Amino acid sequence: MSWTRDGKSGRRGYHHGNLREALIQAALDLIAAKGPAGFTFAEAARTAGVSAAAPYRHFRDRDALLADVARQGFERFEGILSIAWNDGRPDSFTAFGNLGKAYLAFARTEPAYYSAMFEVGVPLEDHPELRKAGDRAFAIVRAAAETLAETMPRAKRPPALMMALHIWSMSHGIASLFARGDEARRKLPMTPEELLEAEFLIYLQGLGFDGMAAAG
Amino acid sequence: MSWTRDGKSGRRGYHHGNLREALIQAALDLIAAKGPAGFTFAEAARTAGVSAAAPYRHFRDRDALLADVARQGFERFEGILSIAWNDGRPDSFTAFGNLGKAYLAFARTEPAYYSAMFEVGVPLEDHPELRKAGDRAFAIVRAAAETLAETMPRAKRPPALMMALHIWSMSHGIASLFARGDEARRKLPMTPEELLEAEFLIYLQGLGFDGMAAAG
DNA sequence: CACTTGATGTAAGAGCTATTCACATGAGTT
DNA sequence: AACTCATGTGAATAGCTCTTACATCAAGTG
Repeated sequence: MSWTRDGKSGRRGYHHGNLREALIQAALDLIAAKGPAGFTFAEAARTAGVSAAAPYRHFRDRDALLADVARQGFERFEGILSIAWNDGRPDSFTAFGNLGKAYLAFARTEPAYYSAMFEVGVPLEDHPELRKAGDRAFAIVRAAAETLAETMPRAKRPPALMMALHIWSMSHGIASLFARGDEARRKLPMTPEELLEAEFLIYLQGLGFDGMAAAG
Repeated sequence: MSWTRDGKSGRRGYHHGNLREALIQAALDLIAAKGPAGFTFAEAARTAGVSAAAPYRHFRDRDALLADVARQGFERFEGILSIAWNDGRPDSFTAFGNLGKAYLAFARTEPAYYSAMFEVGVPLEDHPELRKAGDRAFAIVRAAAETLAETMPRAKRPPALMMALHIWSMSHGIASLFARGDEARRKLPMTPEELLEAEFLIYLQGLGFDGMAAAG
């Protein structure tokens, strides 16, 4: 990949050519390497091979770059959640579990995106596209919860929005406490994945789903 | 309150008298007012009325102050969790629910402590007392889970540690997504408290607890 | 082709911050 | 009174964010 330079050595001239993308990539690398707090605008510029002032041609300020990284993260997140849900196949109960696994897998394999999305406190009100991207990702979970809820007889059917919020917060809780990067903040008797799967099963059982029978 | 100065105006002389505590208080105020990223060592010093170099007599660096704030936070947290659990009274099922409410109440009423404890990424390995304080708080939840588990017949009894981890991560998930400070990151059809209580009930039901009958 | 224009880069600087060092102060102890 | 140690000061270094004035280049236009 070469967003920063052409095949040869050095800059392709005075202009970079693809600085915006290069800065986003640099931000991801830096966050991955040194944590969300270790990222600086200046170092991203240095990584991309431009002066410290150049990034301001592409992002209003440091937060705007982070917000864009987070937005991109939510878009990818939406994508992997959507694939995991797979329109409720093979059955909505199983697919629901896959959703949780995908959530955790994302936090684990893309810690830089996950940090930008949930940890770096970018104010949502200042970046409406960010909120929208987050809402679209959540919508996948919500649609899944609706489908699953409809497999229940109407009388016992739980509110789908509530289910979605529960699933999201369970996953987020486990991801942020136990599955950040590669260093476990606390020693566990089981993997975060097993922990989350068990939590899902217990929760769904509490709602009256009994696994195999709920296929649909 | 006057950790910083004596009753009158100005400093009580060349020496501050209680700078360490004043800095911790300043950190809490600043985090509460401007978010965890808005806190600076220099401004804490200014708030306390000393030069920017003075804090280094009490804390190795900026992180050490934050770690101390977080440690104090975990100690208070342990206290309120312990009070909420109240040795399992009036019955372990009810007391367990109170634990969750107390968790959320802490995140809500002490956002500065909560930020320092969970959001500001102070590396745990560099601050063993911090980890210990966190472990002690978690131990309350774990003991509660053990007591509650013992109300079940041995055959159906769930692993208490797993229960404790589930409860902790549920609470943390809801707290960090929906109950930060006074600004809700997402509009909800119910309060975070209600959301968490419902999640607890569903989860415990999934484990086979049926509320009233589980008193003990 | 020469000339303008707009996007994108640079250099320099103001105003922050973290951190360190040599030095000042003063409270408590002999 | 003299000593000493904990605690605070001032000044210096280095790095970061963000702004401003200016430089460069690509693309279009007469």
